[in-house]
Amino acid sequence: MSRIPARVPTAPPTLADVAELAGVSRQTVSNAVNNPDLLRADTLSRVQEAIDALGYSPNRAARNLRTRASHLIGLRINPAQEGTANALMDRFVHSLVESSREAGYHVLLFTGDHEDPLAGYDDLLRSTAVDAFVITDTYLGNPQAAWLEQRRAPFVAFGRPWESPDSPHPWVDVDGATGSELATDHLLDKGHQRVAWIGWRKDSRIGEDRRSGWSRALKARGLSTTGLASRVEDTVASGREASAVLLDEAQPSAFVCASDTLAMGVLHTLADRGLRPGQDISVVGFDDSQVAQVVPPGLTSVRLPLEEVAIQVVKALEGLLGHPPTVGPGVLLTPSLAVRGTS
Amino acid sequence: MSRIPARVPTAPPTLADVAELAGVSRQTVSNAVNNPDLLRADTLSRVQEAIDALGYSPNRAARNLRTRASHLIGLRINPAQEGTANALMDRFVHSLVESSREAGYHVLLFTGDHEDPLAGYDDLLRSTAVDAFVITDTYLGNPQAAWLEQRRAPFVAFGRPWESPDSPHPWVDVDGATGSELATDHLLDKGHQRVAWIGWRKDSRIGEDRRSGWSRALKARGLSTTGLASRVEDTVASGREASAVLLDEAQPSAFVCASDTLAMGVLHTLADRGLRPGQDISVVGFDDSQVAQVVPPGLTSVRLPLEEVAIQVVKALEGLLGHPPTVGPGVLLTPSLAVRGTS
DNA sequence: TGCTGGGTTTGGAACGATCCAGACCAGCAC
DNA sequence: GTGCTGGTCTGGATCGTTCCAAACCCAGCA
Repeated sequence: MSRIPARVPTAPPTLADVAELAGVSRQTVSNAVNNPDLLRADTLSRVQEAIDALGYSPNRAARNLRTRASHLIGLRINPAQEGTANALMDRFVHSLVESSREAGYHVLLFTGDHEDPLAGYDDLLRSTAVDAFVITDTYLGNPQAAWLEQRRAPFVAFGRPWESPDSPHPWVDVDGATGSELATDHLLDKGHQRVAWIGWRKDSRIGEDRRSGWSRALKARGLSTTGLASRVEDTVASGREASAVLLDEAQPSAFVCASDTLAMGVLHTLADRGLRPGQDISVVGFDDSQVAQVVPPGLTSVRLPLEEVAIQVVKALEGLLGHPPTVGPGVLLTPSLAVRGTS
Repeated sequence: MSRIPARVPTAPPTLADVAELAGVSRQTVSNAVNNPDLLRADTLSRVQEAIDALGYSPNRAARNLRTRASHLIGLRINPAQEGTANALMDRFVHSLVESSREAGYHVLLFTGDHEDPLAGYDDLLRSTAVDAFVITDTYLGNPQAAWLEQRRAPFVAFGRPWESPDSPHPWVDVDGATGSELATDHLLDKGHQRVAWIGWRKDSRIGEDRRSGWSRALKARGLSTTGLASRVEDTVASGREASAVLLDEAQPSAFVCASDTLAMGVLHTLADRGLRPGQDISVVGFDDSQVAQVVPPGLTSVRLPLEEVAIQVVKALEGLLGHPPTVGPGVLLTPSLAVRGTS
């Protein structure tokens, strides 16, 4: 009995179609695709020809059902924050998709709200829609991490488990302290003596980490940090106000900021006062967002190696989903400094 | 025979588990999930209880296999372009994911390169990994659209089929001409008489569309466009050069640009010459990127209703994937103007 | 009482792949 | 010739769901 061609334009060929054309069993075709070295050379090439002739690709749903895997990785994206410069997800997501593809995975997006960080995860997990998750917003005190760990769901975090350092899950992060140290050293090398810091509120572990690099750099040269630091919300307005206050009270000649958003706030203040960024006052941001790249005269910024982060994340995922699962230690990558006109 | 609890932490419950607990057949549980109105009220509630008790969610792979659908929508993302302000994808992607979820779909990302715009589509289609695509870069002369149409693959385009206006596929787009007309009128209302245009090269249909709004606005007030337009690459450097030339040769008091990237180029020129944006010279961009929102003193920009675009795209998808498939006409949405400091 | 018909419920088959155990078939040693 | 081995290949069972046709149940009516 031959397959009846359906009315649909092209009913995709199945394993059985290929098998019939090549004159072998279904299983042999399956092996040709998944374990080619099990076949005799001539059989393999015959099957390959049939595959090519029919344009066969294994049906994902059937394969997923049988192997109890979806070859999908879930990534929750947050609403784009208006009025900030935090577009680094774009770069990271692209790299993640790219690395995942090379490892045979696709990335599935879902959304969540800040109120219920767990929304979405549960559903995807129970319906076996994804094999694993990549979680990115560990700064929220990552309830997801704890929850996923408890559910024994495989996941990799972009961001250290700040709250529970010996948490067993794999993670990849960028060394923020070294980043701001790079930035501060760069300014000190240029001859600046009074380098101010504008960072996030004290309850942000990432913020405190980045801040520590700034103070480390100053102290290494015997300079004081007193009165030169400000901790605010991550908004342009906050950066603007904080820099205005610092300029009045501490007379810094340069600013290092915990984000490009804050750095843009500084540029606002400079514009308000007719000060020229890079000439009168230097500014360094953090994240190397598109904003940093295009704003006049170019915002010097700490650049995160997001491509490498994605590669390491996928590597950790492969370990996690491998047989047997293996979990390596956390990976800490080093950022670089993109020097532009403001410094 | 009861299911042997596996060693895996939580083998997800199946339809059969629920059926056994509720004392009904598998099919009845299936109906409870998919066609609740077929069941008698008391049966339904009994099944519901069992579902809740076990925390049952239908296995996606099995459902996909049987229904020949994946409930996934493919979206190809391009590498983030460094040095431009084109981050509008962030906003669009988020809205798309959100709208899709409400319609019961998830978004699957894949990458492609500019050389081979079709790479990726074929594979996903043949392996029935996605039900449909959303294509976004119709400005490339959309070979994907033609190819997908020929393969009879369902897809919706964000962007008009410029090259083949009576192409039968559904599309959603934003009226660029109206956008730049809004921008130009805004400047004319402010008293500007010489409003220059910096747009893309003539072979860009989108660029010409946006440009037409500018010239329409000028002509409506009896103003000449001669010598006031420049067409260049979409880079900051090009915008910078073009604005410098225009300032020297045509003495405009305001610029309307086809993108925020170009507008940032204008801001560079103004900074070079010590001119204050918004006071000495006005500038309006296009896309309302994050850059526009945070750059001092705030870049006035044409804002695309991306949330609404996403909603309409998903609506069109639902029609396409419905039984029977229905395809509505193209949808053209109207942008708005986000007024900030530069105008 | 028996038949009809609509509302409910059911069991078997199917979707298309992979797992598993066994069959087949040289080649080789005894 | 028999038995064993290892490399190839095969057929049946299975993953968890939905489709399909048929069975069931009970009220209504002749």
